Amino acid sequence: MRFSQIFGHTLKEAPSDAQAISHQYLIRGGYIHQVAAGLFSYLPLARRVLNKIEGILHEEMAAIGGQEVTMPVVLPADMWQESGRWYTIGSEMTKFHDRKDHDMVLAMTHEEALCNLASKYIRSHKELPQLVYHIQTKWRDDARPRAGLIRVREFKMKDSYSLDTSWEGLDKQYRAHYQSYFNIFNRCGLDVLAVKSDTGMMGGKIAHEFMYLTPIGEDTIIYCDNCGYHSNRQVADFKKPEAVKEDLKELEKVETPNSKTIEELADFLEIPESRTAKAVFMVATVQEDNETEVEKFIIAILRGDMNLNETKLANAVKAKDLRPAHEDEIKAAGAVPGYGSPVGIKGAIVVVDDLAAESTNLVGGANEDGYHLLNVNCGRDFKADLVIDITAAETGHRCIECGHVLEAEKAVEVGNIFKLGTRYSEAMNVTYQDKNGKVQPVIMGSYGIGVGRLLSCVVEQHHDDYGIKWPISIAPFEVEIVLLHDKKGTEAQDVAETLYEEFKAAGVEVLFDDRKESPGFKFNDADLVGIPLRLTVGRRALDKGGVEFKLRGSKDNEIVPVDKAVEKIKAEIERLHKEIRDSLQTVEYKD
RNA sequence: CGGGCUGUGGCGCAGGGGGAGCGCGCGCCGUUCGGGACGGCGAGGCCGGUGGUUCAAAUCCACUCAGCCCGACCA
Repeated sequence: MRFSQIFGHTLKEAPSDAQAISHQYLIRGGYIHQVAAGLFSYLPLARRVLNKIEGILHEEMAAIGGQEVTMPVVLPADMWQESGRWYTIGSEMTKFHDRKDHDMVLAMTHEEALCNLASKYIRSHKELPQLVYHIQTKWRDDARPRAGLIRVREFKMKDSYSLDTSWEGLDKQYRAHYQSYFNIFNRCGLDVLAVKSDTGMMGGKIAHEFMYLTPIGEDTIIYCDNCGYHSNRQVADFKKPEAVKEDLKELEKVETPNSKTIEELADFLEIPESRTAKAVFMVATVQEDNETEVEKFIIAILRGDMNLNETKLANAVKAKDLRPAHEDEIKAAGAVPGYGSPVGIKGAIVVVDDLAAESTNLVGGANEDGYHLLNVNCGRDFKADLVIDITAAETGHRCIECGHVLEAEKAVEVGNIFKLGTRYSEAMNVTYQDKNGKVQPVIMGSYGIGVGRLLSCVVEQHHDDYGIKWPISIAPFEVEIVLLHDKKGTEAQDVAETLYEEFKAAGVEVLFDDRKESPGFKFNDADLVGIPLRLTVGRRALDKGGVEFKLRGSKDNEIVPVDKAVEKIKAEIERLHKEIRDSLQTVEYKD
């Protein structure tokens, strides 16, 4: 490709909208164009990168037995009604009517489509196991697109679906994906971490997320430096401190003016925060059946020095939605904000964290302005509907595995794998006949990778102050020829043209900067666009007997004779590929 | 959906009741040519939109739309 003919051009300055480095470089490099919030056009350069990534996805899927299909982006509503997600997913899902006034859905993901397909074609245990996948557009009307391609509304995703007759079969495919995903990300040059995660809207049993650690991420990983434990904060476990257990003392009301927060209360009473109980008032939306959902008032009780993990609480009460209660709702329940506790409150679901439930003689609210109760004890003074871990793991807590101090770091989720089990197959009748002729639900898994998000994360990981530094595996071109105008004659021009033809003939992906621009301009663009290998053809190098070879990001360069240039570049391409191949490792599966 | 910020040529920005400007980029001509060269000529904007105030609005007011950041949410 001649640089002069590329559709799109580089920019000296990024639009002020672009904050994330990947967003800035992708726009400045002429890779992407923003159409609206969370909607992007991919220009030819980016398209080439996407093609490379998709190529890797195809190879790795094939390696674990995946068969490619394509399912529609527009889906009829009835299959989403069958799965129930029609009713449980909110405005993130776009629904519309076709001309016949049928309810339609823009697919956010394709479990329903796949189940519908599988229910038609899977009949017998002899046809299982299966692994099918596609790379398809998804639409999620996200409330807050951000950071360029990191969080968008329309995006392409590789999603695969495994179909098995046994849990062992599912486990095998799940583990195959676990390894495959490391291969995929590492082949793209991205360092990732697999962490245990919440199953969220997907439902199902076990899930892992593949995380790229970066401060611009919006997930938080809790990890242990000592033993390697890591988990999404949403589901992170930690070793709770020993509960203080004393003989139960008598309940006593004390005046505690201006002590609405745990900190103020602990200060006022001169006790540690760990001797208090924190009441968090929440409202959960719970699905009664497909048609009705009800709001339930929840009082969550934690030890005063701990914070609520809303995901854990939502899962504990099977909430579709969970939000903090409004002040009037708290009052209506008979509690007093700042002085609240479940003591004497009726009609609320009381969820007590195990640590708070075991602790004795805590200080809790009296549900009276300016008063607290000493020696509150779970079970005696209030009844717990549920005792379960609902505390958020935080920096400084102890590792559940080894007791070492936990750390936290931000991350972007670039992939996920879910053991769905029979959650969809039962709802959508994806069944087969087993050896005994008995009808059984298929046991499923689903496995996703956001292609554009992966691309932008690679830019986050591979760049410097001048631009992108593509790994050879996904670079839009392998080598860039930079032609510097030679006023004394046409030799440079001729050499560059010849090399360009030779590279094309040799099957090397070459970008030829043939533009009539000054050297500095071209070098800066080369750095920005980020092609891994660079050949500079100019008077200076020709006088030294060849053309100048340089790796993107390296300061060193060497003169290569013109007739050795193709050979040299091919060797360098192979060397870079080998570097990536050699870095691939078998990873240990962690539950 | 809450809080904050921003909308003026392709990009970056200034101006802030009476002329629509600057830098970069873009077109043509000439010079230049190893890290974003220079001169000359030129194209390009109903100042996000609507309504209002005013003799007069890019500028003041109201409403509205869009984008970005933080939060809620989410792959």
